Amino acid sequence: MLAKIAVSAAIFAIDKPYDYLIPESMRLQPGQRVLVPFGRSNKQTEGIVLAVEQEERPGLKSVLQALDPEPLLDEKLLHLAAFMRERYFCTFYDAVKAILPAGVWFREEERYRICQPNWAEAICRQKTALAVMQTIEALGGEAQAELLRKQFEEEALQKALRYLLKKKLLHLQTDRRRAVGDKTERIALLTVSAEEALDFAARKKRSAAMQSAVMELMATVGECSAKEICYFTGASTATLNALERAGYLCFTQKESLRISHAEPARLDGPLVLSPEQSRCYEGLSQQLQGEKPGIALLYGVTGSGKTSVYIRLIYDCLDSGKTALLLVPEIALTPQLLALFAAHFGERAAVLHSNLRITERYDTFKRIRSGEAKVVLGTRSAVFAPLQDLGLIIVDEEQEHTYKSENSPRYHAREIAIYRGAQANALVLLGSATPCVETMYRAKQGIYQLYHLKNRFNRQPLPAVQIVDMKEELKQGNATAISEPLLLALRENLARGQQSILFLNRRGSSRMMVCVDCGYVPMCPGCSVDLTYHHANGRLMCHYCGHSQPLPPRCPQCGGHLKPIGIGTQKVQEQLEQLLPGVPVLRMDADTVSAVNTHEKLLKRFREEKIPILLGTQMVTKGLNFEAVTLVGVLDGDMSLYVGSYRAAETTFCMTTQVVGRAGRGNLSGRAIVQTMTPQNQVISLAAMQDYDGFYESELPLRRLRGCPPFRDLITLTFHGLQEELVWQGAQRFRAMLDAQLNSQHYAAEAAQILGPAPAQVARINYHYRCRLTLSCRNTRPLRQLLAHLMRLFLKDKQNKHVGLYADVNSNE
DNA sequence: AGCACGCCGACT
DNA sequence: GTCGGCGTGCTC
Repeated sequence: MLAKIAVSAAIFAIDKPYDYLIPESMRLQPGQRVLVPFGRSNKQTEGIVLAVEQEERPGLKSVLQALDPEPLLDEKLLHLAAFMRERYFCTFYDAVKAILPAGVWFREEERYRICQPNWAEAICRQKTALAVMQTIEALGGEAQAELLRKQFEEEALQKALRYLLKKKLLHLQTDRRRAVGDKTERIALLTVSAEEALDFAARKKRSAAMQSAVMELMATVGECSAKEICYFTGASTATLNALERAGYLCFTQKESLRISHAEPARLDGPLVLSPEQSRCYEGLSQQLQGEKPGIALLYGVTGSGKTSVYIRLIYDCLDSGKTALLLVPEIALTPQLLALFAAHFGERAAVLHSNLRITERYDTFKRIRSGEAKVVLGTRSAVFAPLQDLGLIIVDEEQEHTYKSENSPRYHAREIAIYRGAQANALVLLGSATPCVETMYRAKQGIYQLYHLKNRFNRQPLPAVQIVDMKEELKQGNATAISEPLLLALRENLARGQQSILFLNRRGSSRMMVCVDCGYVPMCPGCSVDLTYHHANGRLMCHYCGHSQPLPPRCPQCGGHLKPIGIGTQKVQEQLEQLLPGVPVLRMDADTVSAVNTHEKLLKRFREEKIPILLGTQMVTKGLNFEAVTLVGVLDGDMSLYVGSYRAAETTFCMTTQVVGRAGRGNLSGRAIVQTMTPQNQVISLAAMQDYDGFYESELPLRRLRGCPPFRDLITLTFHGLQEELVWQGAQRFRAMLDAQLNSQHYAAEAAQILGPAPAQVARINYHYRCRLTLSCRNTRPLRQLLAHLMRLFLKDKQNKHVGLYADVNSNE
């Protein structure tokens, strides 16, 4: 018997299934993790069994040990891992790691033991080695590697340890333990009949009151956790042990799961759908019950009540005995959905997102795998939730960029959802007010079923939007971030006692500094980006590599004054105080949102204390449903237009539409004001008019022209390394190889076009130079195979030794 | 000779 | 990535 195994130590260049002999006494199933010897030194390496075959073959190494008592991944998830490997240019194990929660990983614990008593004479001229040995001896001849690491400098320690191991003075032993242990609970079982137990309780009522009470309880429940018995009867563990010894009770261990619960929302009556919602729901429901449910797009303007449709569909799905998965872009932004979810599905629901502690994530994973949880709500990685019998996968706000993973494997949760949907014959429902162009294209092509919600649930018209030209404002002498029309509108809202939201298109509160005298801008020493000033700690920081330095008091070049460029939320707040004295403003950005002052708490304050103005960054754009908000102001509507991605226009359109949609969700109609430096820009005016169709019609031809999705896929190959020269040479060599292949007739169907090499969006990160080849092509299997093949060749070629390479499909950058 | 260091190449 | 093997060249 042999096992095909994906090995964790295998890098991309050598990744493939490796064959190992299964020892006679070992039972292995696909999906189980194992320990195998790998490489010349037979280093113990973790692997996962892909398949087990009857075949006998001599000369194979043997599996050392099974690490899991039963498979962690079923056949479907193993296939998904294979799909990801092929699709996202990663190793099998990278994919497996993405699928499994962090909690299942084993932590290695290295221990060094002195194995020669007269070691002192064997060491010559190695100061560190000597010191290491002395340290270990002082610890009783054995020491954890972690302890040594604290006491010695890493490089010198590694060298000394290598030397000492080679000299056979030290012995290395690696133990593996679960990083997160299973928390088990002692469960008591009655070993006698209930009558006998009651009889015992009656007899001992006087002589052993506690034992009597325990047996009385056990007679009624039969099985109970030790903790609960003690809680209800006041007995101690000693009492229970005595009963065990007497043969009346026995104990087993049972896993207890650690999961924090969301506060369920109060539901006022059954879910009522509008006629339009019902129409969409009926159609989707029918599709859900069908033979091949396929993929659907629920396209509904903001406030049209997509969530109600989701919930009804999930009920349908559960009723037919299947499970459901609902993905959202960001859990912190959807407290209302979370509460609603808990109210509707309670015990059957599980929530999965990256803010959970790993123990919780691991427990939730197990709860889902065991079939206890049948509905899962979560962010990107929840798309891997090990639900059996999937009937429905919903991807809400499917255009959001958070669904795309930024590191290997660089998957898109929407793609994974579609793959899993096809695998399980489940309905995949993409929902959005502003679908991404690819999705809408496929819906219009009839590849996805299109369902349209045209009206807002409350029948309010969409907000009236006014565009304000900030260049004009500046000419008129208004240098603040608040234009005259916006100020007027804010005043009107204040007078009416209604709330307003102001949105600054900026990440966090960070800003760049500039010298007002010479124009010098502090840059990161390791990356080709400007440093941003963080008010919270008064330092200049790089958000690519984490470099941080105190803000110099003067310009290091000319000694002039450093001032912030542009405007941050804090500055806007100051200006608002000047313009509207005494008006409370709630600021929400990276500085004011913290572990204590959570997003949720701030929003609660905004709602309950009726603070007139909420001022914030991107965080304020999503999912909020405030009845009293009737004015939304976008302070810098064009900021996101200037990111160099094929999706820049789409992102700007979606964001603006979303913010504007925050106004007038209740019984009052809303309005919005979008301030921009480029009022003639079509994307902004279309967003202002909430004209998705207009945007789609104008964007599609551009996409066709540029060879972007949906017509072609963009595969970016990023080359990186410390030596700029080598990185560029590598990219050029790769391009030459690729050119040679693509020019052959064989790849005519892919119509591939290569661009570059060009510097990456951020040309240097952490002292590593980065450049890019961009491939506009049809992303077919032969093409992916060609690319993977060339990448392997490239990474094995010693000419490219100091150059790293990875590929990304339709990257956000 | 004894050892460090760098390079090569294989990994079932 | 990681290790052993091997060549080179330095030092005792």
